[in-house]
Parts: sequence; structure tokens; C-alpha cells
Amino acid sequence: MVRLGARTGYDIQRRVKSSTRFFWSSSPGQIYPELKRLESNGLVSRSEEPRGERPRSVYSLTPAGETALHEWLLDPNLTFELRNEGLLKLFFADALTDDEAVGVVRAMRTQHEAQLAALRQADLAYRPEYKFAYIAWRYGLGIQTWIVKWCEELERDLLEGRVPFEDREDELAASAR
Amino acid sequence: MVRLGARTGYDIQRRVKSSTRFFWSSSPGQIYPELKRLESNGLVSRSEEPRGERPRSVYSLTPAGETALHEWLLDPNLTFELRNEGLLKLFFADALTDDEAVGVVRAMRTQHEAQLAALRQADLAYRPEYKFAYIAWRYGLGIQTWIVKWCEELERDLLEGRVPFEDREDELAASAR
DNA sequence: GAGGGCATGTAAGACGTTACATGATTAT
DNA sequence: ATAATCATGTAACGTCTTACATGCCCTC
Repeated sequence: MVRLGARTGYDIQRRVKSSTRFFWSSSPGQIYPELKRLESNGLVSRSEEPRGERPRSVYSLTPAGETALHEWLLDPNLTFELRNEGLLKLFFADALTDDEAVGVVRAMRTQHEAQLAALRQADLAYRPEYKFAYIAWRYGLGIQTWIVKWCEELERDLLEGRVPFEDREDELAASAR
Repeated sequence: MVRLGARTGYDIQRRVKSSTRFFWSSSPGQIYPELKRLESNGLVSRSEEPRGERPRSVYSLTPAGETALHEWLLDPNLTFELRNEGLLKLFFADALTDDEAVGVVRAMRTQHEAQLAALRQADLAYRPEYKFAYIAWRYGLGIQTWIVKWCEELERDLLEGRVPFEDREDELAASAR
């Protein structure tokens, strides 16, 4: 974020909130201490630009930081973690009546519709110099749309007493593209 | 998990590892203290079934626990959190050369192919009494497949110098409804 | 009867969020 | 001038994972 032009902790917060938060969130209690740590490791440099009485730290990337960033980007070791409470409840929905289970699916759908709306709010335009920010945004739209459709299909199957997702793997995969 | 027949902390760990871990993971340091907490709240009951010298706690759901579980399942307030390092790197890939950026996409794809293989390993058969466990498994297959295909498409677009996702407005239109 | 994997936990610490304190700036 | 909002951080707390200690059981 510093490399993209974020100069202060608050600035990083704002950018995270409007962009990466959908796939990687963060909070002040992480950001400020991490900036200190990066400085003590020489990856960013700090200068003080107080506003009146209030102290204020402004950061920029050092050459060492540039190198470390580049190495991190090329490292193919990637964490991927999901905490999906809707799916967790669905997993346990055999303990529910049919109607109640449909309610769980509907709650899931509602949530992802809300996320989709929030993403559209951002309404990122394509700009060649920020191509990959746009691509990540499109990923969000695509996957949330897929999930909403999956919920709709499951809802139909449950209401009509069909065995869900039987013999329709290709169809679902295709419809999301 | 206790309701599904898991009697000990270790048992819960094993079940999580083979089922919910893909969308909700857990670890011993959470499970054992949580069982204690549930007991002190009267939601599970504990009995001791030592193995030789080694003490051992076995749990079962109380009626109050059954009620609390039911209430939780019906609560439509759902958390959804994602930590997707591949997408995060992709977001910052404007700092990379074209070839390096393709490498990031490939690393993402490799990872999701591995997850897909792990899911297939489980190879859950459809059983009417565990219908929703099967449904959650299918969700995993479906979404990981979607991601792999998304990566493949992006890779092609990048290699051929096309503007990614530009000529495919159907996805946006369909979700605009 | 010894080695390896299974089972039962705990301690320590890493990671992450929320609530708050406080000053500066803007709007009315 | 006063209220509301923006900006800059910190403290406290909650969540979660990893590494380990230890005993049991099975196999050879």
C-alpha cells in the first residue's frame, strides 16, 4: 500500500477498506505496529509531519523494502483461509426441518447479495495502470455472483424435493462464466 | 459435532479435519477449552472415561444444548471472512512484469487445484441422512472449480495481451438483475 | 520389549479486532 | 461558536495455531 502511495497508517486503512478488504481485511491495531516493525527492519522509512500539536508519521518505501515486496510477490506459497458461517450452518442443517433449512440457504443468499452490492458500489473503472486492481475486483464480482446462483439453485431443488446437484456439474460450472 | 456423534475433543478434531475444515477450521487449543466452556454453561455434559492412568473426558449434548444449537442454526446473522493471499498478490501485480504476473496467476491456480484434489479425496457419497454434508461438499467442489477456471481464463488473456474480462459483459448483466 | 502412531490435552504466543482518547478540520 | 467528522494512534481484549508433554495401544 505504501508503494501505491499510501503515506500514513490512516491512509492505508482507507485504501484497505475500499479495495482489499473483500479478500484481505485489516485494522488499525495491526497497521500501526506493523509500520513500526517495517521501519525497524529498514523496509520503510519514517518522517514526522505533525499537524499542530498532534504528532504524525509519514512513511515511504526504501530500496530494501522494494526488494522485499518483489520477493514476497514472487513467492508461490499462498495462504487461503475461509470462515463461512452460512456454509457451516448448512453443513449441520440435517438437524432442521425442510423449511428451516431453506431459511438457512436464503440467509446465505441475502448475505452474498449484500456483498455483491457493496462491491458494485466501488464500481471500479478499468485503468491500464491499475489493471490488476480491476482484475481482483472482477474476481469478487464473479465469485459472489456464482455463490448467489448456487444458493438459488439449491433453494429450488430443496423446495421441489429434488436431490440437489445430481448430474448437473457441468451445467452449474458453465452458467457461472 | 457433538450432536453428530463426536464424543471427545480428539474426535471433533478428526471430524473437522475431514469435513468442515475447508470452510471453517479449528484446532485443539480452541476445541478443548470450548468444551469446558460449554459444560460450564450447561450445554454439554461431561463424563470421565479414563484410559488406564490417563484421564479422558467424554461429552454429550444436553437438552439446553440442543435448544441453543437450534437457535444458532436459525440465526440469520452470518460471518463471512476470506484471507486469499493469491488474490492479494494479484492486486499488487501492477508492480511486476507481465511474465511475473502470469506466474502469480499460475501459483493461485496450482493452489486451488491442490484444494480440489484434497476435496475429491474425501469423495463424499450422497446419503439422505447427511444430505447437507454432501451439499456443503458439492459447494466446495463447485467453487474451487470456478476459481481454477477463472485462473485459466485470466492466464490466457494475459498471455495474449487481451484486456481481461472485457468482452464478457454477460456475467455483469446477469448479476445486475 | 521397543518403536511408531494414536489419543488427550495444555501453555505460550501470534494474530487480529474493537473501543476509546484526543487533536484538527470542516460545515452550519 | 459549536457540532460533526476526519485523522492518528494505543490499550485491552478475544481468537486461533503451534509446539509440546505424556500416556496408551498396536505391530513386529
